[in-house]
Amino acid sequence: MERRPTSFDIAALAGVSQPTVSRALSGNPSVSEETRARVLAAAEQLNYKVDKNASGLRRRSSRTLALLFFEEETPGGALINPFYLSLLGPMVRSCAERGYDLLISFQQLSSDWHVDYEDSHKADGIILLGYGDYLQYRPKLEKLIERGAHFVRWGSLSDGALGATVSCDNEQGGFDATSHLLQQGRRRIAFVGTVDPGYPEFLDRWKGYCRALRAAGIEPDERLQCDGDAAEVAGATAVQRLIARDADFDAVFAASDLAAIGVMHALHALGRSVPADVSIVGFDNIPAAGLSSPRLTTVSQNPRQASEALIDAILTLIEGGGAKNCLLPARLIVRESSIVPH
Amino acid sequence: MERRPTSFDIAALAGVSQPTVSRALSGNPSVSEETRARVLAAAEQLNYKVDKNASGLRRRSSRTLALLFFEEETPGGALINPFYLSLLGPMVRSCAERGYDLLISFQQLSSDWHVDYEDSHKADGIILLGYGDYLQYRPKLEKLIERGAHFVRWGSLSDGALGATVSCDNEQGGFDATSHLLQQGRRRIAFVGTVDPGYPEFLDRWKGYCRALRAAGIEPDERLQCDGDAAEVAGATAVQRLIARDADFDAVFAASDLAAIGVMHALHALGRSVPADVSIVGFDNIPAAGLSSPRLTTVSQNPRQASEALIDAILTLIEGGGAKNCLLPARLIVRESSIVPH
DNA sequence: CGCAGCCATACATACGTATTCACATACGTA
DNA sequence: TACGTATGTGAATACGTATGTATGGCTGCG
Repeated sequence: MERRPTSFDIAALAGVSQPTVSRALSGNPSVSEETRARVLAAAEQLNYKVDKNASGLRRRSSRTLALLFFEEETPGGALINPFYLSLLGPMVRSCAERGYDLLISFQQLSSDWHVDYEDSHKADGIILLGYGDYLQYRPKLEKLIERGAHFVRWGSLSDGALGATVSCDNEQGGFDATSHLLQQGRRRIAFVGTVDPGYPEFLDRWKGYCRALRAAGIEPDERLQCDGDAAEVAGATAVQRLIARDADFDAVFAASDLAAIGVMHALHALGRSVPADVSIVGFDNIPAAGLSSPRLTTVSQNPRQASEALIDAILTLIEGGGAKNCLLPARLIVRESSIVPH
Repeated sequence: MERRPTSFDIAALAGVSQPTVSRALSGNPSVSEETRARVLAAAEQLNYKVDKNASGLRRRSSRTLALLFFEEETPGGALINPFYLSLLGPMVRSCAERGYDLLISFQQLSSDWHVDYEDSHKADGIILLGYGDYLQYRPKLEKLIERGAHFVRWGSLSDGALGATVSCDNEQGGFDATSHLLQQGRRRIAFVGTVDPGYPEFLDRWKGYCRALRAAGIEPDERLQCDGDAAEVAGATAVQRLIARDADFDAVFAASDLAAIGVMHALHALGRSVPADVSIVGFDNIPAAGLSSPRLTTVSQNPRQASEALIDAILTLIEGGGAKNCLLPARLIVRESSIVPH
């Protein structure tokens, strides 16, 4: 039950002063190699670890980043967006490589988090992963900026891009997905996903869809456009609506994998075969996409790349560098659900 | 760019001394209500937030918990176990409710993390979520205990239960899953999953499987037992092996959902129908289980309950209470993959 | 030989809070 | 009036580190 050792204990054991211990451990070049070795040995021997609180207090930084998920009000506590979840692993690793710790937190859109983390020196910067209506949380971003907080967010660049933003090229992804379906000979391609400006990422995917169609000489047909969110039921609803409209579709580009899987289930129940009768492409490459049958063709936002970009951006910001936005490529992953059999 | 306010600034504004500010904000009863109100108003006005570093340094605690995933060595950085991922949301919420922050970290089994978090006062306690061979990380737990670290782990209780352990009743889950298959009239039930003692949770599920069979007067058949890990390919491999052995099975209890989904794919490729020809039950209730077709019957470990139990346990430990183990119930979720059509 | 210049280390201090102790005031009792 | 007690606040200090400044020993050059 003895007290944890401090830098003074190490100093005494190594026969130097406390400041020298601090310098030796932090790699300060003004300490000789021979002394440094002695200090390191002493630290090792006593199981010494720098006290992060004291260190942070002195340096006025915590070498910690806060990862903040925020979401619309939900009663039971909703699931985290699968893409954000896939960001988690790479993010933790990126942080660790750079000597930062990662704090994670959830916030309701309505709550008053603002810059608490930074104000309390609990974190040096914030990474925001928000879902839900962008228009609703936009005011929060404005407040962050006003208070001079260091933050980076994942989101769309085409919505005014408040604060440093890292984004995936959703428009290109939508274009590639649709082009792929066209290459498969499909002509009546439905779009499932909202075009609500509160969800600019979906809107971008839709724009890419339209561009691809027009590039092939096809004018987007309103009857093939089905509003819906990113849930599985949105897919089922969309199929019902398409059938009710007698829309005559031979492919579906769903702006989310969950919706795409919902579409597949609904078509299966109706006895229409995927991909023989209808080709499907999703978006996000969630784990379930690789496990569905048929396996889902989808557009992948590379989680490792995304994590790196977010961490790079926030660290640049913390070090006083300018905030530059970043647009990452989306990649089409062709699996079974879209391939028309000969 | 002005400096952040300190408790001295608040003190000056409220016309009291710094210690009074500290007392007022921490709810110390020795400060009068009238003074407290003045202090709170001043703090509000200046956007004051207690500096966590200074506070932590003084109190020698951080009001932070570390969530530590550790895993076998993998080259690219493997995915996090889906069940652990589902724990994340509820865990963050539980922490927040109790006024704690949550730090997350990954560690390779080989790395030397020990009690770094606690030694450096970065966290007051550690929650360990480990996967991979238990025998490999057991020595790490011993070292933690030896160093007097506060930690709780998720794992099996039937393996010696080193340290405070929260667990799901895997044996009962295996029993329920198998009983359900027996109720469906199945008699030749295969088991997919390892019985390696390094994976005691799988072993427990297998024991439950055996108990259910024997309760129905059936002696477990070795030819129906297929070793394999929790990956999707393990399911495919198992099916191949069963066929090669001519094992004549009409149901599969897979000790993980991923393996169960692998089994379904393999059977589908062989033209055998699920659930008409073969009934399937998985374990874990990962998101993809509810999305497969047919939707997978599985055994669920309640993530919210598990999170609460883990947080309760670690906080009890931190407050000096004794460490008691905790066994949570598993619940069978009946979906489509197991139901024999009439 | 003396002085400028450099290197390695020590001294002193500040970071912002929480807590121990002392103190002043007000009140009730003898 | 004198005294004990309860109550609310202030003064002083410690937590463990990082860093600006000072110091001592050394080399090299005139």
